[in-house]
Amino acid sequence: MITLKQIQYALAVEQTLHFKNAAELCAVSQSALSTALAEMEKQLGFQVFERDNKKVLVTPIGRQMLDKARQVKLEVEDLHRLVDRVRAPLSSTLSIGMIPTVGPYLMPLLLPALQREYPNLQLHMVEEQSHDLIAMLRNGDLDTAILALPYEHSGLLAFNFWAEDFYLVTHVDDKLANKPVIRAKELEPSRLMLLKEGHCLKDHALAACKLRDATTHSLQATSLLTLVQMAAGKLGSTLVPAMALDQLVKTNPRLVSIPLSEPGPHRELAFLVRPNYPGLDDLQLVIQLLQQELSRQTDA
Amino acid sequence: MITLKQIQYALAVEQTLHFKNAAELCAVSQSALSTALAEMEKQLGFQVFERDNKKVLVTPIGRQMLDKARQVKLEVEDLHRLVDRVRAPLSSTLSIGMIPTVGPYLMPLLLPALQREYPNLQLHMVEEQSHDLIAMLRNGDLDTAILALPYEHSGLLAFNFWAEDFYLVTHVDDKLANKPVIRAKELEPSRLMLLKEGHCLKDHALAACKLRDATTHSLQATSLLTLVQMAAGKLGSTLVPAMALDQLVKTNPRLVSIPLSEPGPHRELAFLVRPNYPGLDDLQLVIQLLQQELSRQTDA
DNA sequence: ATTTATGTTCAGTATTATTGAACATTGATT
DNA sequence: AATCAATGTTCAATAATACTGAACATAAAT
Repeated sequence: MITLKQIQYALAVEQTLHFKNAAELCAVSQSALSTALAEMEKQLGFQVFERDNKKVLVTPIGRQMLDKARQVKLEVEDLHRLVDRVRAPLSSTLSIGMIPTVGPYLMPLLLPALQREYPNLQLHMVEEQSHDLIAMLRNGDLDTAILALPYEHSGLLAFNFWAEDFYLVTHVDDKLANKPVIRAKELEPSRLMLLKEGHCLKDHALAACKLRDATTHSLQATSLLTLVQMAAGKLGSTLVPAMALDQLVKTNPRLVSIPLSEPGPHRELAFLVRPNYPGLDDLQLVIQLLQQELSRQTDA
Repeated sequence: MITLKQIQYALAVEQTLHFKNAAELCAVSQSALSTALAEMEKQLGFQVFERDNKKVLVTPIGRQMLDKARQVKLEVEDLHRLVDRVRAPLSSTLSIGMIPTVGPYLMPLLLPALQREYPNLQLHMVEEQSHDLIAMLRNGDLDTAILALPYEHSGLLAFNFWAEDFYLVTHVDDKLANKPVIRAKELEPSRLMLLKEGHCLKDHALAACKLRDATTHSLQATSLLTLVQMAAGKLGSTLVPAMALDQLVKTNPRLVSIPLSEPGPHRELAFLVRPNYPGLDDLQLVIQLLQQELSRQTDA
């Protein structure tokens, strides 16, 4: 197999038609270049250059070979340009997974910020439940995923970046609606509506209230939005994480949110990654950016 | 600068997603491949593969790099295919020069034969006087040239391939027309028409007849065809090399050709080449082919 | 005849690539 | 929990390759 070095040397000779100058161009001794080209021609099976002490000519056959060799060199230069471009932080592709109780509230923060800071970044976003996200992560289908902890994630690294508490969301006409805070034992479990099985938010909510599943409302919704709409319809109350309040509750005058006064934080958000994931530096940048955006939102 | 070996190894891992199998594919030890790729990644400045003991993943950034690397590899394979094709004898380009008193008579023989035997050959034909041909040859503008010897050609190799004699061509009404052969001293120099200065045929004709330039007809034609047409018009006679008789004389009933009975051969045709010309083997093939064609014509 | 410019060859050295063995790690099996 | 099997990494020794500088060969120019 021909080497790029041989090609480089040959093209230098083609350009200069002079072994000594070509060698200088390649920053090697003239004898090194001479030997390398002799070896190359031996491998090729024909002479690329016809040379004597006074002149260097490109053979007709050598012309064809050099034309192709130049194409090879251009491709290699392309490759190096690509490498340079792609080596910048977050300049390639990033696949992020999120659980559904986080996606709709973080994406509007994260997407514009990333686009602004790293315009070359190609983002892939996926919304799945914790279990599926972890499988995809282990399988290499995702670079990282945002989950709510605690959640079994052995073999993966967790970078906690945010902690938040739950709020009881209920109709303004609810008898609890005027309380400044609310304790778990003040809740009527049978009126408490939670997400269906598989959503970690349900488990975290139950844990925060020290309740067992069987005691709560039998409704099994698939999104916080559904739950909140039910509450607005006076069908019960529900628990909502802080980051969702703005979108789900503040816009609806028939609803109130009351801090759940139980030891917290009620859930911790973390980026999970494979321990060998090579883009940890990039991930740190993403985390930093997301924390900034979250803080700004909370301040406002 | 990345090497083709690194690219080869990386593409093998991309294909197999398995270092051991990839190493086998490349016919090296697994550790060699591992080290080479580690070094490559160090040079690139990022990881192309994310790996642990159980799986190998291509990083997003690595995917882009490998896509480009594959393009490089394809170009290199193209190059090798070209080399294979072009290594066959006479499969590239050949530039041949000829003197004008040879071109019109050898080309119709040589061209079809070369096209038939070496259909991939790209032929470039040039018709110039000896002096110019030799300059072009020395300058590398021609691969070889057909000249009539003797002619000064120091520093160049000559491959004689044909010898021939001159014939007196004159009108059938000429008083010499019925002679079976003719001696130089029987010629009337003042009626002898020759080519203009610079054509070696003139010098060879004068030499064969042991004449000096000044004694001959003052006409200075630029082609044998002109001379022969003049003879057909009874304006004089001329000397024509054997290979031209068929085309110039046999077709005209008003002309006769009479062997010049002087010690010969009157001119020798030879291929000239630079001593370093790398296609000497090819040239031998051309010479062989041309001799075959010439013999066949002479026999017929 | 000498000088100058050029490509080649060669011996010695430096660099790089490769190997095989010893490790380290992890998932599966017992 | 202990063992095994599979895998990628590291390391020391070796092999292969590339490079240098000097000597050489050649030919044109002075």
